[in-house]
Amino acid sequence: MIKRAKGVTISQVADAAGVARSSVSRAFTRPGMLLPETVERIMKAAEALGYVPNHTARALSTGRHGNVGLIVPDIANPFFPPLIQAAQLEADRSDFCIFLGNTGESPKQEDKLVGRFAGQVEGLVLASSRLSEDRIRAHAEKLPLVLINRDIAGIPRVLIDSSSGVRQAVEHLAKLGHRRIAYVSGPANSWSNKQRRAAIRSAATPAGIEVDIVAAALPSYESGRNVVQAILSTGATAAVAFDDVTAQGVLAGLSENHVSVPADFSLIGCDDVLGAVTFPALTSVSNRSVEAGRVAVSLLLDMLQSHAIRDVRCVLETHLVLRSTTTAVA
Amino acid sequence: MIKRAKGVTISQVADAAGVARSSVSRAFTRPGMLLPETVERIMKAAEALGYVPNHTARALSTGRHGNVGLIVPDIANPFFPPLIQAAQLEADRSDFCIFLGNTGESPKQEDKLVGRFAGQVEGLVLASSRLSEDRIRAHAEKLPLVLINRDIAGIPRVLIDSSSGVRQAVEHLAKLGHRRIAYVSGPANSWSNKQRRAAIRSAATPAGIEVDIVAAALPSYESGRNVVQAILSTGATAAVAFDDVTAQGVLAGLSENHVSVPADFSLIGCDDVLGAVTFPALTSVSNRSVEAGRVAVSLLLDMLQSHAIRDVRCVLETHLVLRSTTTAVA
DNA sequence: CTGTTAGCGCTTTCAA
DNA sequence: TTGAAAGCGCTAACAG
Repeated sequence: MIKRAKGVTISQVADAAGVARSSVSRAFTRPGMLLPETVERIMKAAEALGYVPNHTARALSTGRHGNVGLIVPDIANPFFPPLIQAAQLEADRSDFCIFLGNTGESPKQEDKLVGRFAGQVEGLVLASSRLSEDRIRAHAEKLPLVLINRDIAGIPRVLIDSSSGVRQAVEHLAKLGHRRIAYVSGPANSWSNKQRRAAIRSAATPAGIEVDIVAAALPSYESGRNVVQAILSTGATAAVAFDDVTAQGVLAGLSENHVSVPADFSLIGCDDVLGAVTFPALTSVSNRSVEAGRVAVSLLLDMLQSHAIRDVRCVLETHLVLRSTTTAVA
Repeated sequence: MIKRAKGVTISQVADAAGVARSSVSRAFTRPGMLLPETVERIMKAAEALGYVPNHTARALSTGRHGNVGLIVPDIANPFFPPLIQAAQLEADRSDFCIFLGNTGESPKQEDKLVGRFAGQVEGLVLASSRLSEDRIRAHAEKLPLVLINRDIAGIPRVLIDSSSGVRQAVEHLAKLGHRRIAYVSGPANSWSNKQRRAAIRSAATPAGIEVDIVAAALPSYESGRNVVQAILSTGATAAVAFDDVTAQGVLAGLSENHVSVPADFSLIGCDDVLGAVTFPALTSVSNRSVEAGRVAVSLLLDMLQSHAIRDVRCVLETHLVLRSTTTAVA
């Protein structure tokens, strides 16, 4: 059993300094309003007592609690940690704290989290939301919202435009002589997935390439490994995967099937989160998740400050990063 | 510009339902105290008005805000996401929210975060804290604290005991005929690092193995890659790395130096976070981070509930996971 | 079982 | 420049 000091309140400081409670409050929020010597006396007393302003009380009184929420589908997916980190850094710069939520790719859980967070945060960043547009709109009416990788008009959003990179990927494969490729798709509700699939299709036609869509339900290593048979049965000589993690699974599955990469099969990932750590090193579409996290939070804080909501649509371009998993067809 | 609904308060619901404010409060917190029909009437009114209890006001009044903090050194290190996820899941079960903090391996930042969180959370989990024992003790006086991978008497802690696994690793290498091995160490303030280093040393002597310590400042891919020269210059034929990420860097560095694994050199990681995704698949010491996260939060919630602090020391055992990066010396 | 009445700790008019 | 006083929205005795 341990005793824990009950918080020192503003009144105790006021008494100790021989001033009114309001003056103590002012000393901490708008010292300019007080005589420097008064401020100093108050601060001295506060210091001596170990006074720390009570965040909750302040929040109740002002309606501002200096927290923003960040909700992601899967922390364990290497796409998100850098984004989270950047978001946190940006929040920190304005003395905001971040509430992190993980939905496990479940829209239901996401809805629940948004509800749980609302009321404790001033605003929310939804990264790669799997919610329906309706739900997102509904939430946006209740509190300031910024979206990452979700394109909904009227709601501020930052989009990592993988089309540019994906297009380069397809052209690269075309140049290498591939004529039939597979796209290993991601989550159905993922905006990025739709975008990538569309980009592949639109780039493939002029390049004279056939595209087969192979569905991997979740963006995961296992998912990727499980669809290798399906990929091979399409007769494709190359594949682009929804993301690097899926691609890594595909890589493993191919190896298990004695298909060697890139000699027998070319593979390209997306998001470039694995760097050169796979073997062979994975060719991938670059990623801007750090900027995305930073910009999203910064946008959100702007909204909070200006009390207005502009229709921002911030697009971040990408490109193909060549490594060792692609080669010309035999 | 968008108008956002100002919150409906308990008073409005009370008026609408023709009861006192306290009854509304009771309907939400202890419905059992009220007549079922009263509760129903209140709920109906609340529903109609779209009433949602104000978390902040409740927190101010009760002193409990249903949040716990979790601070980790580096979200991007694959050791932590599963831990975070598990912690969040466990918190969720008791309707608690998690504040996540990332310190970037900096004690200073960690101290700052603890301060920022205190006052908004009821308790804190410090995972792999890089703080000095003094600082940790100081914080523990101010609010309920649970430690992960930090062994400080009197503060509840859950420890992943890698000694067992590391010992197996050394014995495994001994059996393969290795006589001189290197330990690629981790962060200086890391309890796990000290534990692993000690376990290696104590297991090596009876096995007739010499150990050289090679310091990698940070647990990262880059760090690992950078110390390969140092490792090779010790004349070791095998190495155990502080963690898998570091090991992966070492693997890359070895390959760049044309040292092939396991033919020319054997390598073992720790934490088993990379699964079989490296090439060759990394032999590693198993990891219990999911349990650690779950147990830590559960311990913390217990403390909050019982208002007492028992001297818990929960130890999770580990073992060696054999894959493909070790073999007998030539 | 339900209403009345104080607060929780801080901010913020309004006066002085 | 400072103090007094009225809340912010909710909970928790204490009566009845």
